[in-house]
Parts: sequence; C-alpha cells; structure tokens
Amino acid sequence: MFNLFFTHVQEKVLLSTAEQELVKNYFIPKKLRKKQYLLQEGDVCKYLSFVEKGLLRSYNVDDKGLEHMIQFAWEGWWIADTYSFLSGESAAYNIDAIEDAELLMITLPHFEEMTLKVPKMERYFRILFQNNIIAKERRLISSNTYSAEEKYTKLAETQPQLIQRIPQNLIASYLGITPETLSRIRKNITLKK
Amino acid sequence: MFNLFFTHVQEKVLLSTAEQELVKNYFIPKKLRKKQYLLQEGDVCKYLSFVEKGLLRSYNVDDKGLEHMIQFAWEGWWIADTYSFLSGESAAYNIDAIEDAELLMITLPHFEEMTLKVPKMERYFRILFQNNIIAKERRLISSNTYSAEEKYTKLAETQPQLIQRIPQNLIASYLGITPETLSRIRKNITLKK
DNA sequence: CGGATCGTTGATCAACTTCAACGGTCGTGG
DNA sequence: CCACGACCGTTGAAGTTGATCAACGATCCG
Repeated sequence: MFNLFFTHVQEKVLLSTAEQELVKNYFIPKKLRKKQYLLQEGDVCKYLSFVEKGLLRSYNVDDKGLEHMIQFAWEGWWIADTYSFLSGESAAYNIDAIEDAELLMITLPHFEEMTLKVPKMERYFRILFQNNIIAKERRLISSNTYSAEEKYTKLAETQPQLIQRIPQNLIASYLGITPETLSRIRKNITLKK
Repeated sequence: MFNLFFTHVQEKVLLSTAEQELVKNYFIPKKLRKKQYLLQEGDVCKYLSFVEKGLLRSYNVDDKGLEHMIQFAWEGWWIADTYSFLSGESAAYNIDAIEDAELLMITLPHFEEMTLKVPKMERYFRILFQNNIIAKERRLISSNTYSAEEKYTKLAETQPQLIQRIPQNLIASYLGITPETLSRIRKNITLKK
C-alpha cells in the first residue's frame, strides 16, 4: 500500500527505516469508488490525501452551477482543499473520484506532528509546495496570455497523459473554456495536419 | 533593516535571539531604484528577496511583446522567479521596482543551509508556500470563472491596497485584460453608483 | 433495452480586443 | 525652471473570439 508513497517521498528526501515506520502510522488508507465524493463543498476538509492508485479531481461550482476544475490527481499526487484543510474553515471545493482510487490520508494534527517529529517530511512538503507554486504560476500565465487553442495545444504538449486519461469536458473546464469550444479546437487542429 | 522581516517571521514561528542572529547572517541587503531590474529574463534568479520597503513586480513578456504580471510584492512579501531560483535554469520572468525598494536577499545555497540549520525557518517557508498556493488557486479560479468586471470587483474588494498603489495598466495585465477594458469597467462601475 | 451523458455541429450573440485618437501629467534634459 | 516628449488613462468604432442555445448521434451503464 505504501509502495508508491515512499518511492515518491524518497525522490526528495531520504528516510531511515525507523522514520518510514513513524510516518506510516500517521496515515489512514481509504478506497474510493468512481463518482464517490472525498469532500463536498461546505464540509471541512479533514484530510490531505496521497493517491496510490486511481484518479481524482477537485473543483468548485459557481453561482450558475458550472463546475471549474482546480486540479486532477492520479498516482503519486496529493489532493485536498488546501485552505480548508489548513484553516479548518468549510471547503469551497468538491473532490471526487473520476476512476476508482486508493488513498493514504492524514489529518491536520497528525500532519503537524509528523512534520515536527520528522523534519525530513517538513522538507518534503516544502519542496512539494514549491513545485506546486511553480505549476500554478504557469497555469495562470497560460490562462492570462494565450488563446483557447494555444492553451489546449500547450497542455497537450506538456501533459499528454492528462489529455489521454481525462474526459474532454473536464479538460475544457480545467482550461476555462466550454466543451463546445474545445471540440471545435480539436477538430481544427486535426484539419490543419 | 530587519524589523519588518522578523515581525513577519515571528507571526508564523518563534525564533530565539540566537536563531535570529544566525538567520540574519544569511541575508544580503539591497536597495533598488524605481524601474531598476532585480532580474531579467534569461538570467538566473540567484536570490529570493524579502521586501522591507517599496514595491516590486514580476512579469513575463510574450511573443507579441506584451507583459503579463505574475505578482506584486510590497512590504512584507517575498519575490523571485521561483522556478529559476530553485532549479538554476534561466528565468522566464522579469522583476523590477515600481517604487524605490529595500530588499533582504538570500541565495539558494544559503537558503538550503538556513532551512536545515534552523528548522523553524523550514516551517516558516512551508507555511508561506502553502498560503501562496491558496492565493494562486483563488486567482486561477477567478481567472477561469468570472467576467472581466467581476474579476476587477473581487480584486477591489479583497485587495483594495493593490488598487490604490498600483498603476491601472499593470492591474489590467494582472487580471489578464487590456487597459482599455479596465478603463471602461471602472467607468461603468462609477456610473452604476 | 432505455435513459443519461458526452462529443459534435450549426447559428446567433455578447464580451472583450484591437486600432486609433486625444488630453493630462510626469520627469528629464537643455 | 521650463518645455518637450513619453507615458497613461480615456473614449470611440470596428473586428474577433469564444459563449450560449439548440439539436443530434454515439456510447455507456443499469
């Protein structure tokens, strides 16, 4: 169950066997069925979750009832409503499974304790968060700079796995465009070739 | 020079006098004149900078020569091309001063050493990065969900200081709209009242 | 098998951009 | 210290991009 987890952690920091054991005990395993919620808007996000297997998404719903993707998370990614998890306020996002999933979850008190007891995990998360910031910055630039077609093309270049694995309407929402527009863009691109 | 710096750090973690002294020694003070570059695209971002005084911005320039704001940083904020700073690759962003500024800068080797020697600083940055992620997520949602007018209104509500202190054309770029559109939006809003 | 959901296509519409022009202000060099 | 140029915000008119509304076939799942 922890195979992928430790592989990923060890890419950034090296844990002793004792530290690994300590870390393990803070996590709760959980299985999730396709379409099942991990978190619903309004609830407090009690867990930060590592995806061992499967595929999840986080998204918010606007006044008009439209969904806007925040993030996709598959094997090796973390997911939560970061703000709700850290502040204890109710969540603005929903999280659910696009494919059946297996998770490793940790609560905030355990997270705080773990990062204090195992400073390498503090470091791991600092690095993780850094990389997340970089990724979000890029997405933001992309969103503010490029046309719908350019955004899609860049995504297809940099994250081809995402295009392959995730339904088209969710990709559209992730890019901040309508499914119709994305469909037309894809048609347009194949015509060009 | 370090007044604001330690005020800000102490809001998140408590440092002993000895730790403060240790931390101080890793930083280099620097003054910057209005319009002066701290970083130019193509150079490596050697420093992570804390703003003691003044106002800076980071932005990138697209193929058509248009600027896109990434971030503004005034008293109490940090600024860098995060990716370049951490990876040593050349920077995609420019950073310059909108107002005369005083900075405290740290190099990556010193940053790594400091966070290892003073784990509280590791924690400080982990928290800082967390908050940054939350802010970037919100901006991204805002960018993908709302109309130009809604984006501006929300910004004016949540960051009124920003509206007051930063030239309108830069705010437009920050919101991913043209200066003309922002001008019309503002006119429109005052008409409504 | 039947209903729901998804991707596609067409037609129309609204939001925002682009291009152009003008007045005001700021700061810089003579 | 003044004058000039550069830059900024504003306004107007026209153009473009992407959203919206609607309809249809295909596929998936129960």
